[in-house]
Amino acid sequence: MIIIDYKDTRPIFEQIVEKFKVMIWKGILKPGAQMPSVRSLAMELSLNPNTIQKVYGILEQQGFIYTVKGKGNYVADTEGLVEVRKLELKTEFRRIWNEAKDVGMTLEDLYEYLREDGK
Amino acid sequence: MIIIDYKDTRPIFEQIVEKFKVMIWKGILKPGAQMPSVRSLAMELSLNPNTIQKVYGILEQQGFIYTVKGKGNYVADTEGLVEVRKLELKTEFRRIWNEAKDVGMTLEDLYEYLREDGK
Amino acid sequence: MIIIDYKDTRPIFEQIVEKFKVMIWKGILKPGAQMPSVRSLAMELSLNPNTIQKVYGILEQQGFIYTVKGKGNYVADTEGLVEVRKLELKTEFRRIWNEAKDVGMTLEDLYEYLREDGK
Amino acid sequence: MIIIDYKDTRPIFEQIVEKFKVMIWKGILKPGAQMPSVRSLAMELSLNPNTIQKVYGILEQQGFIYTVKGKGNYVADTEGLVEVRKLELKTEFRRIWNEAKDVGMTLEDLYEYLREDGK
DNA sequence: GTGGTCTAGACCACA
DNA sequence: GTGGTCTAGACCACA
Repeated sequence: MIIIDYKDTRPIFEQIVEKFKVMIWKGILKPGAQMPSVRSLAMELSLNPNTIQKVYGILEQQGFIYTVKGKGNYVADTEGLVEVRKLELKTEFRRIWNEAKDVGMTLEDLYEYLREDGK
Repeated sequence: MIIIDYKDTRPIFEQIVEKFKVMIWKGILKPGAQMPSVRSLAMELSLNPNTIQKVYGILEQQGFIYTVKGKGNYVADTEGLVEVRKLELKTEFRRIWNEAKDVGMTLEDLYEYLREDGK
Repeated sequence: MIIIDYKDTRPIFEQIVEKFKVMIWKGILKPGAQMPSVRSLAMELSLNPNTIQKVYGILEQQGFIYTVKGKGNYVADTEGLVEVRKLELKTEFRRIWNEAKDVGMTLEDLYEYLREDGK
Repeated sequence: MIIIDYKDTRPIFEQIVEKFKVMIWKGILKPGAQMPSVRSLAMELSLNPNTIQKVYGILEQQGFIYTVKGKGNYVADTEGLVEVRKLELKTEFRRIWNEAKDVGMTLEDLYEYLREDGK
Protein backbone atom coordinates (compact mmCIF):
# COMPACT_ATOMS: atom_id res chain seq x y z
CA MET A 1 0.00 0.00 0.00
CA ILE A 2 2.82 2.36 0.83
CA ILE A 3 6.13 2.15 -0.94
CA ILE A 4 9.18 3.99 0.31
CA ASP A 5 11.61 5.36 -2.23
CA TYR A 6 15.00 5.16 -0.61
CA LYS A 7 16.53 7.22 -3.39
CA ASP A 8 14.20 10.08 -2.61
CA THR A 9 16.16 12.79 -0.82
CA ARG A 10 13.29 13.59 1.53
CA PRO A 11 13.27 11.84 4.90
CA ILE A 12 11.20 8.70 5.16
CA PHE A 13 8.60 10.10 7.58
CA GLU A 14 7.86 12.92 5.16
CA GLN A 15 7.29 10.55 2.28
CA ILE A 16 4.80 8.54 4.32
CA VAL A 17 2.95 11.62 5.57
CA GLU A 18 2.66 12.72 1.96
CA LYS A 19 1.32 9.35 0.81
CA PHE A 20 -1.34 9.25 3.51
CA LYS A 21 -2.46 12.79 2.75
CA VAL A 22 -2.93 11.95 -0.91
CA MET A 23 -4.88 8.82 -0.04
CA ILE A 24 -7.12 10.89 2.20
CA TRP A 25 -7.57 13.70 -0.36
CA LYS A 26 -8.44 11.20 -3.04
CA GLY A 27 -10.93 9.40 -0.78
CA ILE A 28 -9.03 6.10 -0.88
CA LEU A 29 -9.04 6.39 2.89
CA LYS A 30 -12.52 7.55 3.92
CA PRO A 31 -13.47 9.56 7.04
CA GLY A 32 -13.92 7.24 10.01
CA ALA A 33 -11.78 4.45 8.56
CA GLN A 34 -9.23 2.98 10.96
CA MET A 35 -5.56 3.59 10.20
CA PRO A 36 -3.16 0.66 10.44
CA SER A 37 -1.67 0.38 13.94
CA VAL A 38 1.73 1.95 14.52
CA ARG A 39 3.36 -1.41 15.18
CA SER A 40 1.84 -3.28 12.26
CA LEU A 41 2.74 -0.55 9.78
CA ALA A 42 6.25 -0.32 11.20
CA MET A 43 6.62 -4.08 10.75
CA GLU A 44 5.22 -4.02 7.24
CA LEU A 45 7.60 -1.28 6.12
CA SER A 46 10.54 -2.55 8.18
CA LEU A 47 10.83 0.76 9.95
CA ASN A 48 11.37 1.90 13.49
CA PRO A 49 7.98 2.39 15.25
CA ASN A 50 9.23 5.86 16.23
CA THR A 51 9.08 6.84 12.58
CA ILE A 52 5.43 5.80 12.21
CA GLN A 53 4.60 7.44 15.52
CA LYS A 54 6.00 10.67 14.12
CA VAL A 55 3.97 10.29 10.92
CA TYR A 56 0.73 9.86 12.83
CA GLY A 57 1.60 12.73 15.13
CA ILE A 58 1.98 15.07 12.15
CA LEU A 59 -1.19 13.83 10.46
CA GLU A 60 -3.12 14.32 13.66
CA GLN A 61 -1.72 17.75 14.29
CA GLN A 62 -2.70 18.79 10.75
CA GLY A 63 -6.23 17.45 11.20
CA PHE A 64 -6.06 14.45 8.86
CA ILE A 65 -6.56 11.80 11.53
CA TYR A 66 -7.58 11.63 15.17
CA THR A 67 -6.49 9.30 17.93
CA VAL A 68 -8.75 7.33 20.26
CA LYS A 69 -6.64 6.21 23.18
CA GLY A 70 -6.43 2.50 23.52
CA LYS A 71 -8.25 1.93 20.26
CA GLY A 72 -6.22 3.41 17.44
CA ASN A 73 -6.08 6.16 14.81
CA TYR A 74 -8.96 7.10 12.53
CA VAL A 75 -9.32 9.20 9.39
CA ALA A 76 -10.86 12.59 10.18
CA ASP A 77 -13.49 14.53 8.32
CA THR A 78 -11.54 16.50 5.73
CA GLU A 79 -14.24 18.90 4.52
CA GLY A 80 -12.68 22.11 5.79
CA LEU A 81 -9.16 20.98 5.01
CA VAL A 82 -9.57 21.03 1.25
CA GLU A 83 -10.05 24.78 1.15
CA VAL A 84 -7.08 25.33 3.44
CA ARG A 85 -5.01 23.11 1.20
CA LYS A 86 -6.02 24.95 -1.94
CA LEU A 87 -4.85 28.19 -0.40
CA GLU A 88 -1.50 26.67 0.54
CA LEU A 89 -1.02 25.40 -2.97
CA LYS A 90 -1.92 28.75 -4.49
CA THR A 91 0.68 30.41 -2.30
CA GLU A 92 3.26 27.94 -3.54
CA PHE A 93 2.27 28.58 -7.14
CA ARG A 94 2.55 32.31 -6.64
CA ARG A 95 6.05 31.95 -5.16
CA ILE A 96 7.36 29.88 -8.02
CA TRP A 97 5.55 31.96 -10.59
CA ASN A 98 7.37 35.05 -9.35
CA GLU A 99 10.66 33.37 -10.05
CA ALA A 100 9.48 31.98 -13.37
CA LYS A 101 8.66 35.46 -14.62
CA ASP A 102 12.23 36.53 -13.87
CA VAL A 103 13.61 34.02 -16.36
CA GLY A 104 11.07 34.95 -19.00
CA MET A 105 8.44 32.25 -18.72
CA THR A 106 4.96 33.30 -19.86
CA LEU A 107 1.64 32.22 -18.45
CA GLU A 108 0.85 30.62 -21.79
CA ASP A 109 4.07 28.53 -21.67
CA LEU A 110 3.07 27.28 -18.27
CA TYR A 111 -0.52 26.55 -19.29
CA GLU A 112 0.65 24.54 -22.28
CA TYR A 113 3.20 22.69 -20.22
CA LEU A 114 0.79 21.59 -17.50
CA ARG A 115 -1.92 20.71 -20.00
CA GLU A 116 0.24 18.01 -21.57
CA ASP A 117 -0.20 15.98 -18.48
CA GLY A 118 -0.54 12.53 -19.94
CA LYS A 119 3.12 12.44 -20.87
CA MET B 1 22.63 43.28 0.75
CA ILE B 2 21.92 39.81 2.08
CA ILE B 3 19.66 39.19 5.03
CA ILE B 4 19.49 35.84 6.80
CA ASP B 5 16.13 34.72 8.13
CA TYR B 6 16.81 32.74 11.26
CA LYS B 7 13.18 31.65 11.39
CA ASP B 8 13.56 30.00 8.01
CA THR B 9 13.87 26.24 8.44
CA ARG B 10 16.34 25.93 5.59
CA PRO B 11 20.04 25.96 6.47
CA ILE B 12 21.82 29.28 6.26
CA PHE B 13 24.10 28.30 3.38
CA GLU B 14 21.06 27.39 1.30
CA GLN B 15 19.37 30.72 1.90
CA ILE B 16 22.45 32.60 0.80
CA VAL B 17 22.94 30.45 -2.30
CA GLU B 18 19.32 31.18 -3.20
CA LYS B 19 19.72 34.94 -2.69
CA PHE B 20 22.80 35.12 -4.89
CA LYS B 21 21.14 33.11 -7.63
CA VAL B 22 18.22 35.51 -7.74
CA MET B 23 20.56 38.49 -7.85
CA ILE B 24 22.41 36.93 -10.75
CA TRP B 25 19.20 35.98 -12.62
CA LYS B 26 17.84 39.46 -12.23
CA GLY B 27 21.06 41.05 -13.40
CA ILE B 28 21.69 42.86 -10.12
CA LEU B 29 25.03 41.07 -10.16
CA LYS B 30 26.40 41.25 -13.69
CA PRO B 31 28.74 38.77 -15.43
CA GLY B 32 32.36 39.55 -14.58
CA ALA B 33 31.55 41.43 -11.38
CA GLN B 34 33.64 40.45 -8.38
CA MET B 35 31.83 38.70 -5.54
CA PRO B 36 32.55 39.83 -1.96
CA SER B 37 35.53 37.93 -0.58
CA VAL B 38 34.84 34.86 1.52
CA ARG B 39 36.15 36.48 4.66
CA SER B 40 34.56 39.89 4.22
CA LEU B 41 31.12 38.41 3.61
CA ALA B 42 31.56 36.09 6.56
CA MET B 43 32.37 39.08 8.76
CA GLU B 44 29.47 41.12 7.42
CA LEU B 45 26.94 38.36 8.07
CA SER B 46 28.61 37.25 11.32
CA LEU B 47 29.15 33.78 9.94
CA ASN B 48 32.05 31.39 9.79
CA PRO B 49 34.14 31.64 6.60
CA ASN B 50 33.54 27.93 6.06
CA THR B 51 29.85 28.60 5.54
CA ILE B 52 30.54 31.17 2.85
CA GLN B 53 33.14 28.85 1.34
CA LYS B 54 30.39 26.27 1.00
CA VAL B 55 28.03 28.80 -0.59
CA TYR B 56 30.62 29.83 -3.16
CA GLY B 57 31.54 26.20 -3.81
CA ILE B 58 27.94 25.40 -4.69
CA LEU B 59 27.52 28.49 -6.84
CA GLU B 60 30.72 27.66 -8.70
CA GLN B 61 29.79 24.05 -9.22
CA GLN B 62 26.43 25.14 -10.63
CA GLY B 63 28.05 27.60 -12.99
CA PHE B 64 26.96 30.88 -11.40
CA ILE B 65 30.42 32.08 -10.44
CA TYR B 66 34.03 31.12 -11.12
CA THR B 67 37.05 31.30 -8.88
CA VAL B 68 40.48 32.73 -9.62
CA LYS B 69 42.78 31.43 -6.93
CA GLY B 70 44.37 34.17 -4.92
CA LYS B 71 42.21 36.82 -6.57
CA GLY B 72 38.59 36.14 -5.79
CA ASN B 73 35.24 34.93 -7.09
CA TYR B 74 33.54 36.44 -10.13
CA VAL B 75 30.04 36.25 -11.60
CA ALA B 76 29.96 33.92 -14.60
CA ASP B 77 28.16 34.21 -17.91
CA THR B 78 24.69 32.91 -17.24
CA GLU B 79 23.49 32.42 -20.81
CA GLY B 80 22.98 28.67 -20.75
CA LEU B 81 21.78 28.61 -17.18
CA VAL B 82 18.45 30.26 -17.90
CA GLU B 83 17.24 27.21 -19.78
CA VAL B 84 18.31 24.91 -16.97
CA ARG B 85 16.46 27.12 -14.53
CA LYS B 86 13.29 27.04 -16.59
CA LEU B 87 13.37 23.26 -16.48
CA GLU B 88 13.80 23.27 -12.71
CA LEU B 89 10.85 25.60 -12.31
CA LYS B 90 8.70 23.50 -14.61
CA THR B 91 9.50 20.45 -12.50
CA GLU B 92 8.41 22.35 -9.41
CA PHE B 93 5.19 23.43 -11.12
CA ARG B 94 4.49 19.88 -12.17
CA ARG B 95 4.98 18.60 -8.64
CA ILE B 96 2.60 21.10 -7.08
CA TRP B 97 0.17 20.75 -9.94
CA ASN B 98 -0.10 17.03 -9.25
CA GLU B 99 -1.15 17.81 -5.71
CA ALA B 100 -3.47 20.60 -6.79
CA LYS B 101 -5.41 18.29 -9.08
CA ASP B 102 -6.01 15.96 -6.14
CA VAL B 103 -7.93 18.67 -4.29
CA GLY B 104 -9.96 19.58 -7.35
CA MET B 105 -8.16 22.64 -8.71
CA THR B 106 -8.55 23.14 -12.47
CA LEU B 107 -6.02 24.53 -14.89
CA GLU B 108 -8.39 27.44 -15.53
CA ASP B 109 -8.55 28.29 -11.81
CA LEU B 110 -4.78 28.40 -11.71
CA TYR B 111 -4.50 30.48 -14.89
CA GLU B 112 -6.98 33.03 -13.56
CA TYR B 113 -5.27 33.13 -10.20
CA LEU B 114 -1.78 33.79 -11.56
CA ARG B 115 -3.07 36.30 -14.12
CA GLU B 116 -4.26 38.64 -11.38
CA ASP B 117 -0.74 39.45 -10.59
CA GLY B 118 -1.17 42.91 -9.15
CA LYS B 119 -2.55 41.48 -5.95
CA MET C 1 40.60 -0.80 2.21
CA ILE C 2 41.52 2.82 1.55
CA ILE C 3 45.06 4.06 1.93
CA ILE C 4 45.92 7.73 1.97
CA ASP C 5 49.13 8.82 0.34
CA TYR C 6 50.43 11.78 2.30
CA LYS C 7 53.09 12.39 -0.31
CA ASP C 8 50.41 12.91 -2.94
CA THR C 9 49.98 16.62 -3.64
CA ARG C 10 46.24 16.29 -4.11
CA PRO C 11 44.04 17.00 -1.08
CA ILE C 12 42.99 14.03 1.00
CA PHE C 13 39.28 14.32 0.20
CA GLU C 14 40.09 14.12 -3.52
CA GLN C 15 42.17 10.99 -3.12
CA ILE C 16 39.36 9.25 -1.28
CA VAL C 17 36.73 10.35 -3.80
CA GLU C 18 38.93 8.92 -6.53
CA LYS C 19 39.44 5.61 -4.72
CA PHE C 20 35.72 5.12 -4.17
CA LYS C 21 34.93 5.93 -7.78
CA VAL C 22 37.36 3.29 -8.98
CA MET C 23 35.90 0.71 -6.58
CA ILE C 24 32.43 1.49 -7.88
CA TRP C 25 33.50 1.41 -11.57
CA LYS C 26 35.21 -1.89 -11.07
CA GLY C 27 32.22 -3.37 -9.26
CA ILE C 28 34.11 -3.96 -6.03
CA LEU C 29 31.35 -1.88 -4.45
CA LYS C 30 28.06 -3.00 -5.94
CA PRO C 31 24.87 -0.95 -6.39
CA GLY C 32 22.80 -0.96 -3.21
CA ALA C 33 25.73 -1.81 -0.94
CA GLN C 34 26.02 0.33 2.17
CA MET C 35 28.98 2.64 2.40
CA PRO C 36 30.91 2.81 5.67
CA SER C 37 29.34 5.41 7.97
CA VAL C 38 30.84 8.88 8.00
CA ARG C 39 32.11 8.52 11.52
CA SER C 40 33.44 4.97 11.29
CA LEU C 41 35.42 5.75 8.14
CA ALA C 42 36.73 8.94 9.74
CA MET C 43 37.93 6.91 12.72
CA GLU C 44 39.48 4.22 10.55
CA LEU C 45 41.46 6.73 8.49
CA SER C 46 42.18 9.02 11.47
CA LEU C 47 40.45 11.90 9.74
CA ASN C 48 37.88 14.45 10.76
CA PRO C 49 34.27 13.44 10.01
CA ASN C 50 33.90 16.68 8.03
CA THR C 51 36.42 15.44 5.51
CA ILE C 52 34.46 12.24 4.92
CA GLN C 53 31.25 14.26 4.82
CA LYS C 54 32.77 16.23 1.98
CA VAL C 55 33.82 13.06 0.16
CA TYR C 56 30.32 11.59 0.41
CA GLY C 57 28.77 14.90 -0.59
CA ILE C 58 30.80 14.93 -3.80
CA LEU C 59 30.09 11.29 -4.56
CA GLU C 60 26.39 11.88 -4.03
CA GLN C 61 26.29 14.98 -6.14
CA GLN C 62 28.04 13.11 -8.95
CA GLY C 63 25.58 10.24 -8.74
CA PHE C 64 27.84 7.53 -7.30
CA ILE C 65 26.03 7.13 -4.01
CA TYR C 66 22.75 8.26 -2.44
CA THR C 67 21.99 9.18 1.13
CA VAL C 68 19.11 8.01 3.29
CA LYS C 69 18.96 10.38 6.23
CA GLY C 70 19.42 8.65 9.52
CA LYS C 71 20.28 5.37 7.83
CA GLY C 72 23.42 5.83 5.80
CA ASN C 73 24.94 6.11 2.35
CA TYR C 74 24.42 3.52 -0.38
CA VAL C 75 26.08 2.80 -3.73
CA ALA C 76 23.88 4.03 -6.59
CA ASP C 77 23.13 2.47 -9.94
CA THR C 78 25.99 3.50 -12.17
CA GLU C 79 24.49 2.69 -15.56
CA GLY C 80 24.43 6.19 -17.01
CA LEU C 81 27.66 7.23 -15.37
CA VAL C 82 29.88 5.06 -17.54
CA GLU C 83 29.19 7.22 -20.57
CA VAL C 84 29.95 10.38 -18.64
CA ARG C 85 33.19 8.83 -17.48
CA LYS C 86 34.21 7.88 -21.00
CA LEU C 87 33.77 11.50 -22.05
CA GLU C 88 35.91 12.70 -19.17
CA LEU C 89 38.65 10.28 -20.07
CA LYS C 90 38.54 11.28 -23.72
CA THR C 91 38.96 14.90 -22.70
CA GLU C 92 42.00 13.91 -20.68
CA PHE C 93 43.44 11.98 -23.60
CA ARG C 94 42.89 14.91 -25.92
CA ARG C 95 44.67 17.26 -23.53
CA ILE C 96 47.74 15.07 -23.21
CA TRP C 97 47.70 14.22 -26.89
CA ASN C 98 47.91 17.91 -27.75
CA GLU C 99 51.08 18.12 -25.73
CA ALA C 100 52.43 14.88 -27.12
CA LYS C 101 52.14 16.12 -30.68
CA ASP C 102 54.24 19.13 -29.77
CA VAL C 103 57.19 16.92 -28.89
CA GLY C 104 56.82 14.85 -32.04
CA MET C 105 54.95 11.77 -30.86
CA THR C 106 52.85 10.09 -33.55
CA LEU C 107 49.53 8.35 -33.15
CA GLU C 108 51.22 5.14 -34.22
CA ASP C 109 53.86 5.45 -31.47
CA LEU C 110 51.10 5.84 -28.93
CA TYR C 111 49.07 2.96 -30.31
CA GLU C 112 52.08 0.64 -30.18
CA TYR C 113 52.99 1.79 -26.72
CA LEU C 114 49.55 1.19 -25.21
CA ARG C 115 49.15 -2.11 -27.04
CA GLU C 116 52.13 -3.64 -25.21
CA ASP C 117 50.04 -3.79 -22.13
CA GLY C 118 51.69 -6.70 -20.40
CA LYS C 119 54.58 -4.48 -19.36
CA MET D 1 51.91 36.83 -26.83
CA ILE D 2 50.57 35.24 -23.68
CA ILE D 3 46.88 35.28 -22.83
CA ILE D 4 45.60 34.33 -19.41
CA ASP D 5 42.28 32.55 -19.15
CA TYR D 6 40.75 33.69 -15.90
CA LYS D 7 38.03 31.06 -16.17
CA ASP D 8 40.64 28.31 -16.23
CA THR D 9 40.61 26.58 -12.87
CA ARG D 10 44.39 26.23 -12.82
CA PRO D 11 46.40 28.92 -11.05
CA ILE D 12 47.77 31.70 -13.23
CA PHE D 13 51.43 30.82 -12.75
CA GLU D 14 50.75 27.31 -14.01
CA GLN D 15 49.06 28.56 -17.15
CA ILE D 16 52.02 30.77 -17.98
CA VAL D 17 54.58 28.03 -17.31
CA GLU D 18 52.58 25.82 -19.64
CA LYS D 19 52.45 28.46 -22.39
CA PHE D 20 56.20 29.05 -22.26
CA LYS D 21 56.97 25.35 -22.37
CA VAL D 22 54.88 24.93 -25.50
CA MET D 23 56.57 27.90 -27.15
CA ILE D 24 59.94 26.39 -26.36
CA TRP D 25 58.97 22.87 -27.54
CA LYS D 26 57.59 24.26 -30.76
CA GLY D 27 60.70 26.34 -31.35
CA ILE D 28 58.85 29.65 -31.26
CA LEU D 29 61.33 30.56 -28.56
CA LYS D 30 64.75 29.36 -29.69
CA PRO D 31 67.71 28.33 -27.50
CA GLY D 32 69.69 31.39 -26.46
CA ALA D 33 66.83 33.82 -27.01
CA GLN D 34 66.26 36.29 -24.18
CA MET D 35 63.08 35.94 -22.15
CA PRO D 36 61.08 39.10 -21.38
CA SER D 37 62.17 40.65 -18.09
CA VAL D 38 60.18 39.79 -15.00
CA ARG D 39 59.00 43.36 -14.58
CA SER D 40 58.04 44.01 -18.17
CA LEU D 41 56.07 40.77 -18.46
CA ALA D 42 54.34 41.47 -15.12
CA MET D 43 53.36 44.89 -16.41
CA GLU D 44 52.16 43.55 -19.72
CA LEU D 45 49.96 40.92 -18.10
CA SER D 46 48.90 43.14 -15.18
CA LEU D 47 50.21 40.63 -12.70
CA ASN D 48 52.23 40.77 -9.54
CA PRO D 49 55.98 40.42 -10.33
CA ASN D 50 56.08 37.63 -7.73
CA THR D 51 53.93 35.54 -10.03
CA ILE D 52 56.32 35.92 -12.97
CA GLN D 53 59.28 35.32 -10.67
CA LYS D 54 57.69 32.02 -9.72
CA VAL D 55 57.11 31.09 -13.36
CA TYR D 56 60.76 31.71 -14.26
CA GLY D 57 61.89 29.82 -11.18
CA ILE D 58 59.97 26.74 -12.25
CA LEU D 59 61.12 26.96 -15.86
CA GLU D 60 64.71 27.27 -14.73
CA GLN D 61 64.45 24.41 -12.29
CA GLN D 62 63.04 22.20 -15.05
CA GLY D 63 65.81 23.16 -17.44
CA PHE D 64 63.85 25.26 -19.91
CA ILE D 65 65.64 28.53 -19.22
CA TYR D 66 68.74 29.72 -17.43
CA THR D 67 69.44 32.91 -15.55
CA VAL D 68 72.41 35.20 -16.02
CA LYS D 69 72.58 37.43 -12.98
CA GLY D 70 72.23 41.06 -13.82
CA LYS D 71 71.43 40.34 -17.44
CA GLY D 72 68.24 38.32 -17.62
CA ASN D 73 66.75 34.93 -18.45
CA TYR D 74 67.56 32.95 -21.60
CA VAL D 75 66.02 29.95 -23.33
CA ALA D 76 68.08 26.81 -22.67
CA ASP D 77 69.13 24.05 -25.02
CA THR D 78 66.21 21.65 -24.94
CA GLU D 79 67.71 18.67 -26.76
CA GLY D 80 67.68 16.23 -23.89
CA LEU D 81 64.42 17.47 -22.51
CA VAL D 82 62.31 16.19 -25.37
CA GLU D 83 63.02 12.55 -24.58
CA VAL D 84 62.33 13.11 -20.90
CA ARG D 85 59.08 14.77 -21.79
CA LYS D 86 58.01 11.94 -24.05
CA LEU D 87 58.49 9.51 -21.19
CA GLU D 88 56.41 11.65 -18.86
CA LEU D 89 53.62 11.84 -21.37
CA LYS D 90 53.70 8.10 -21.96
CA THR D 91 53.36 7.54 -18.23
CA GLU D 92 50.34 9.80 -18.19
CA PHE D 93 48.81 7.98 -21.13
CA ARG D 94 49.33 4.65 -19.44
CA ARG D 95 47.65 5.85 -16.25
CA ILE D 96 44.54 7.12 -18.03
CA TRP D 97 44.49 4.13 -20.33
CA ASN D 98 44.28 1.82 -17.32
CA GLU D 99 41.16 3.61 -16.19
CA ALA D 100 39.73 3.74 -19.69
CA LYS D 101 39.95 -0.01 -20.01
CA ASP D 102 37.87 -0.37 -16.83
CA VAL D 103 34.94 1.42 -18.44
CA GLY D 104 35.20 -0.59 -21.64
CA MET D 105 37.08 1.72 -24.00
CA THR D 106 39.05 -0.05 -26.75
CA LEU D 107 42.33 0.98 -28.27
CA GLU D 108 40.56 1.37 -31.58
CA ASP D 109 37.99 3.78 -30.07
CA LEU D 110 40.83 5.87 -28.74
CA TYR D 111 42.77 5.80 -32.01
CA GLU D 112 39.72 6.93 -33.96
CA TYR D 113 38.94 9.64 -31.44
CA LEU D 114 42.40 11.18 -31.47
CA ARG D 115 42.71 10.91 -35.23
CA GLU D 116 39.77 13.27 -35.76
CA ASP D 117 41.90 16.05 -34.52
CA GLY D 118 40.89 18.83 -36.85
CA LYS D 119 37.57 19.28 -35.09
C1' DG E 1 45.25 40.24 0.45
C1' DT E 2 42.62 36.05 -1.90
C1' DG E 3 40.61 31.15 -1.74
C1' DG E 4 41.21 25.90 -0.15
C1' DT E 5 41.81 22.22 3.18
C1' DC E 6 41.57 20.29 7.43
C1' DT E 7 40.89 19.50 12.60
C1' DA E 8 38.19 19.61 16.89
C1' DG E 9 34.01 19.70 18.45
C1' DA E 10 29.03 21.23 19.23
C1' DC E 11 24.27 20.59 18.16
C1' DC E 12 20.43 19.08 15.38
C1' DA E 13 17.14 15.94 12.68
C1' DC E 14 16.05 11.35 11.52
C1' DA E 15 15.51 6.13 12.35
C1' DG F 1 23.05 4.78 15.72
C1' DT F 2 22.94 7.64 11.09
C1' DG F 3 23.94 12.02 8.31
C1' DG F 4 23.86 17.53 8.10
C1' DT F 5 25.12 22.15 9.62
C1' DC F 6 27.87 25.29 11.76
C1' DT F 7 31.64 27.60 14.63
C1' DA F 8 36.47 28.54 15.84
C1' DG F 9 40.61 28.43 14.23
C1' DA F 10 45.05 26.64 12.04
C1' DC F 11 47.83 26.31 8.00
C1' DC F 12 48.73 26.38 3.11
C1' DA F 13 49.03 28.03 -1.89
C1' DC F 14 48.53 31.83 -4.86
C1' DA F 15 48.82 36.94 -6.31
